[in-house]
Amino acid sequence: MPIEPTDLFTAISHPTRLRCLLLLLRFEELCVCEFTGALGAAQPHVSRHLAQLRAAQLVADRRDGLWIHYRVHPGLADWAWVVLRATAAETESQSPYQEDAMRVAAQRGSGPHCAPVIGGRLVSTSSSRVKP
Amino acid sequence: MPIEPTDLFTAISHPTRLRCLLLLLRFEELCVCEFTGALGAAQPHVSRHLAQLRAAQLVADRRDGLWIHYRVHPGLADWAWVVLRATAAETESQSPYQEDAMRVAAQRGSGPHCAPVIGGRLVSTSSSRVKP
DNA sequence: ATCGTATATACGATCAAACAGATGTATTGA
DNA sequence: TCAATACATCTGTTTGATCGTATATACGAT
Repeated sequence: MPIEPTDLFTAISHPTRLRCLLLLLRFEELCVCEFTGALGAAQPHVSRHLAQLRAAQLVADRRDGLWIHYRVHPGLADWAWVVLRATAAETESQSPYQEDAMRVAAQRGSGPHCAPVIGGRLVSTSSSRVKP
Repeated sequence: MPIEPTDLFTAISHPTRLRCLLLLLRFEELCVCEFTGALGAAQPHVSRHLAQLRAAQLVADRRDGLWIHYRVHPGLADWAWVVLRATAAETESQSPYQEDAMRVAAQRGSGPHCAPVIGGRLVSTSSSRVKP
């Protein structure tokens, strides 16, 4: 069943949800800790809003070990893509959207974003490699 | 000052406001009585939501005698037009949007939409002409 | 001035969204 | 098994949106 226009607009009418979705347009796939870092928000806050995006079928999630990666739902209707792309183009140089993207890039530049630290040492996993 | 993305999406996340705005994309200009007829809603209900669209700078109004005509705000940002046009294209054959437009067309086809009736007789005004 | 009409707004009640914080669940390495 | 980590969800509370109804305002005709 295709998404209702009012449901899409309700979903992206909240700053947290819009920022998350626009980040996904730029970065393809993100895990929750990257959202929290980029937005500077508490983990339950981000998780709750991601759950709403998931319920609205706007994003899909994939578990990979400890992490859960989110991406734009592959079955998203074309017109919804048009709406999101137009919004992304408008906001890419605006605050806070631009800074959100820069924080994600910065996190990724400095090693594995949210690698688990066990006993004070970084641990390698299937998806998160530690620099030698 | 340009419209904030979340403000646009909040505005069109409500069914009444979205239906009104999509009607304005089709019909250029409409007065309040045409909205109430098309949506089958009470006048204060429509008026309240039109006031919100006005406050968000999404529509502009023009008084003409007893009537107030609404249209899409001429200064609306380009990206917002893209969003609205994509939504209009998606919904033009869907319910209830299609029926809304048909009801407006039907009203217009059958004489002056909301001409004042005084003493049981139609009264002509500057903008509303009575058929001879 | 007064009436009738179109539209706007104020009032009061209700309902849903959002929040912070605490707790629960799944996964992995030891 | 246990401990640590990432994430989800629950709980209680508060805020804000929406509603129906009543009333106010603006305008034109009498």
